Amino acid sequence: MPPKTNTFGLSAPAGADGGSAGSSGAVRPDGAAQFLPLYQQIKSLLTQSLEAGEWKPGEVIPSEMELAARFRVSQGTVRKAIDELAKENLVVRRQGKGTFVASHNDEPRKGFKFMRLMADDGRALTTQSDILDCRRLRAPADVARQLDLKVGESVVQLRRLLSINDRPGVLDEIWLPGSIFRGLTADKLTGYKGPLYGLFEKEYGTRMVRADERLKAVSADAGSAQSLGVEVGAPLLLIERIAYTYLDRPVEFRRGLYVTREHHYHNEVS
Amino acid sequence: MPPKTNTFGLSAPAGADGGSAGSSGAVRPDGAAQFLPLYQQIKSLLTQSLEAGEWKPGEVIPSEMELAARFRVSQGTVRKAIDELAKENLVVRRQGKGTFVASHNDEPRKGFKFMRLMADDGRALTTQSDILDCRRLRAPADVARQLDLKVGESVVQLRRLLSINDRPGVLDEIWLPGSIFRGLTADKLTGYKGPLYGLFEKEYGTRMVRADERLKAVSADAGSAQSLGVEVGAPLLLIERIAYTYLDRPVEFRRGLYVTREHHYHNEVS
DNA sequence: TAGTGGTCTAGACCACCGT
DNA sequence: CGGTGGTCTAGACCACTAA
Repeated sequence: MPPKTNTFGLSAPAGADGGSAGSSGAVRPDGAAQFLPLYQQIKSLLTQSLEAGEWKPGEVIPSEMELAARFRVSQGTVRKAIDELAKENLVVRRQGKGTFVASHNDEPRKGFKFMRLMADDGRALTTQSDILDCRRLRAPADVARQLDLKVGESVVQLRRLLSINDRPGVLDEIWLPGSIFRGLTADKLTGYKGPLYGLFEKEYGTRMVRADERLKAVSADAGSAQSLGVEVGAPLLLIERIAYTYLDRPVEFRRGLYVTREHHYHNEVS
Repeated sequence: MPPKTNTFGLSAPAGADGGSAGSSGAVRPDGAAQFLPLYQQIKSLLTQSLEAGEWKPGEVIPSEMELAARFRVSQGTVRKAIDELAKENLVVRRQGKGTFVASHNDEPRKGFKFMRLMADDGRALTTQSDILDCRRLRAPADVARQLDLKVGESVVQLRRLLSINDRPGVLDEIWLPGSIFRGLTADKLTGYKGPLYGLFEKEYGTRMVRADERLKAVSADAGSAQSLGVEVGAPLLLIERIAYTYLDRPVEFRRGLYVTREHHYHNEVS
C-alpha cells in the first residue's frame, strides 16, 4: 500500500502495515518534505486548531483515539504530541474525563502562574485590582516594537493599581493591540472579578500562553511613589513583560513597579 | 509465571508475557506496594545512582537496552524515565553516542543556566570572578535553616565580586556546608577558571541541579555601594538562592546584590 | 558495520469517570 | 458498563556516530 496524503498534509502510515516512519518524519509525495517528526507536526496542527478557536478554553478536545483516526496515525503518536502541549500548559489532561483546553478562569492556582509574587512569610495574599486609566492611543515606538506593530497603530493603554492585602503593591502599565481588544473600556475591566487574563480570553478570544520577563531594580519617582505609598527614591522592582498567545504572537506589553518590602518575586531555575 | 522481585526492588513483569502493569505500578510481593509507575521507580533508581556517583558528570550512562535488561523492563519504560531526567537537565542525550551525565564543565552555555543576567542591549557579557573572602564559621540561624543544618555546624562563607565587562556587577555572599566542602580555600577558588559550580562538581563531587530564587529591590548600603561602585541608596536587585543537588538536598545558600543599570534578570514564565 | 538514541506502531491492561 | 487518559510491552525502521 503506497503512502497517501490525508487532508491535513500528513503522510498516512498506511493503515495496519505494522508501523514505520523515521525520525525525519513524514515525507509528502508532492516533494515538499516536512523534515519534522510526525508527533511534532500533529502538535503543530493541534496548536493551530487552538489558535483558530476550534476548541475554546475550558472545553474538551477530541479523545486521543479520535485524533489518531483524524490524522491517520497511531494513538501513541497523538499522545506524544498532547504530552508536549500538556507540559507547555496549553492543555490539561484529566484521567477518565478527557483533555481540556487550559483556561485562566477555571481551577484557580492551577496551570499557569504569571503572578510570581509571594509574601516573605509564606502567607497567602489577597489582591485587588483598581483600574486607574484605560485609553486608546497610537503606539509609541517602543511599544510598537514589543507588540510587533507599526508605529502609530491603535493600542489600548491600561494603568492599574494592584493592592495586596489592602496595601498598594504593584503599579502596572499595560499595552494591548487595539485591533484585538476593540470594545475594552475601564467599565468592562472594573466590572470583572477574577484575573485580567481570564477576561481577555473570555471576552476577546485571546489567551495568554507564555511570557518573557525582564527584571530590574529602580528608584521610585514622584508619581509612582505617591501611587504606591512609598518615599521618593525607594527601591522598586521593575518588571517588563511581553506576553504571547498561541504561535508566539505577542499580544501584551506590560511594565510593572513592585513594592518588595514584604514580598518577593519567586523563581525556580534549573 | 509469578511476579518476582529483582535486586532493585522492582517487580519483574515476567519476561515475554506480552506486557501488562497498570498505572499504579509494580506491586511488590512482600506487601510493601510502591504505588508508583515503573518508569518513575526507575527514574528514582537512576537518580540515586547519579547521587552515589556511579556515573560522574560528563560520563556516559549505560545504554537504554542495558538498563532495560538490568531493571527487567522494556526499553520504552527506561526511555520514559530517561526522558524525564533529560528534561530536568540531569542527563543529556546525544543521538548515536549515548546518554551522558550533565556537567557544568562541558559544553558551555548548554543545559543549566543559573546565570540569568543579560545585557539590556542583548550583547554578550564577559565575567570575571574575584574572591574577596573565604572563611569557615559556625552556621548562623538563618543559614542553618536554609541549608538544613543545625545552628553552629561548620559552614564555609565565601564572598566574591563578579565583574561584568570589567565593571563591578554582582556582590555575592555564598554559604556552603563545611562537611562537604572540606579543603575549600580562597587559593583553590582563585586558581580556577570557569564557573564556580564546575569547580564544586569536579573537586567536591557535588553537582548543583536546581535552585530556588527570591528577588527583591533594595537600596545599597555603604559597604555594598563601595564594592559595586554605585552611590549609597542606589537601587540594587537582591537575589537569594538556595541551590539543590540530587534528591533535593540543599547545598548552597547565596545572597547576591546585582547592579541592574545596564543589565536585567531574564525569565520565561509559562 | 554495529551500536546508540529517535520515532512510530499495535495491542494489552490499568485506574478513573460518568451513566 | 463503556469511554477516557495512563502505563507497559514488543518490535520495527530511521538517523547519527564511531570504528
